[in-house]
Amino acid sequence: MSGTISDTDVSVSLSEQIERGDLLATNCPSREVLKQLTSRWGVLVLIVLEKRMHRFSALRRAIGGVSERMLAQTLHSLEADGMVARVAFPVVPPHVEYSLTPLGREAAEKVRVLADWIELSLPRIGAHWTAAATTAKPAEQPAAAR
Amino acid sequence: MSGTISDTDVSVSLSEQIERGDLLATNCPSREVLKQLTSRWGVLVLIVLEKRMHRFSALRRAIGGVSERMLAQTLHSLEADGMVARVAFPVVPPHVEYSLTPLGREAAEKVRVLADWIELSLPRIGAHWTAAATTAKPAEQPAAAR
DNA sequence: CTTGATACTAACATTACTGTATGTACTTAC
DNA sequence: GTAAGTACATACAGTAATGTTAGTATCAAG
Repeated sequence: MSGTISDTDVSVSLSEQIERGDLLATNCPSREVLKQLTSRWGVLVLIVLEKRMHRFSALRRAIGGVSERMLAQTLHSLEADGMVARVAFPVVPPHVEYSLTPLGREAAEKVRVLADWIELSLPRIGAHWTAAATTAKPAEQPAAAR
Repeated sequence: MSGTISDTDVSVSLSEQIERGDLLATNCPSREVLKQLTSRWGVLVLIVLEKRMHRFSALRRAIGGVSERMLAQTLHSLEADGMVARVAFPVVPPHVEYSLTPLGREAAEKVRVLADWIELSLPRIGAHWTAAATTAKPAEQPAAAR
């Protein structure tokens, strides 16, 4: 965990690297953001929420295979990053609505482009698997000839 | 146990979902691809290799914080997916060149757009951290009482 | 009155991921 | 002869991610 950014508010020379956000730098906060946006469920949440607002359970049903815990945790992270807005109505059976913030919508757009490309290119990508593995999981391949 | 594919969408057959690649389906191979492309080091490798071909050590130096093991593993996965091309010269000190395949170049482009956006938007995103939490994560919101 | 739905949280177990250390086989440089 | 560089593989260990189960409170439907 790198919490160096807010500990000392007096940003000095170190912030040069940090301000512009350099993913190639070891301890840049952008790595954290990237990790959350590209996390297993983060991507899917962004994509689903981009279409329209969803309630917790609806979101869970829309995304195949998420556990409640993971969904809640993912939503929390995205909320903390300002990507997701959470609105809870104080009604008797809990009613909470999740939607994207403007920031989140920008992120979702980028993420969806990648996801769309993957879905579209899956046949081409899968062609490489059949050479080595038949199922669905790319396995280790013998090293190239020496 | 939940998460069977059938409760995701009844109007589309299983094979149809898989063929076209449905990320929202639980057991779709596209999930695997997404995981590798958006893995911690996968993203960075794609971005660096998009610029030009790199040798193993050069790649390692370009990406801050990768261990040899992780880099090798990441390259292997990307190679198995047909994103990265590996060319080894049978010379005395090992000489191996890694570059992107056409497929990999397409993927790298999408990934870089996301990465660029993050780097650019980092200040805006970071603003949310300082507001709620001093460290990085906890977003305790007194959402709705009762 | 029991079940199910809602939106979670906490504790615990398990799995996946990532890093460290070490070794290989050979060469160049000191 | 010792050290360093190249491009990895393997074994082991630690950390992080994820899943499972249980539980909260309330109300509607059966």
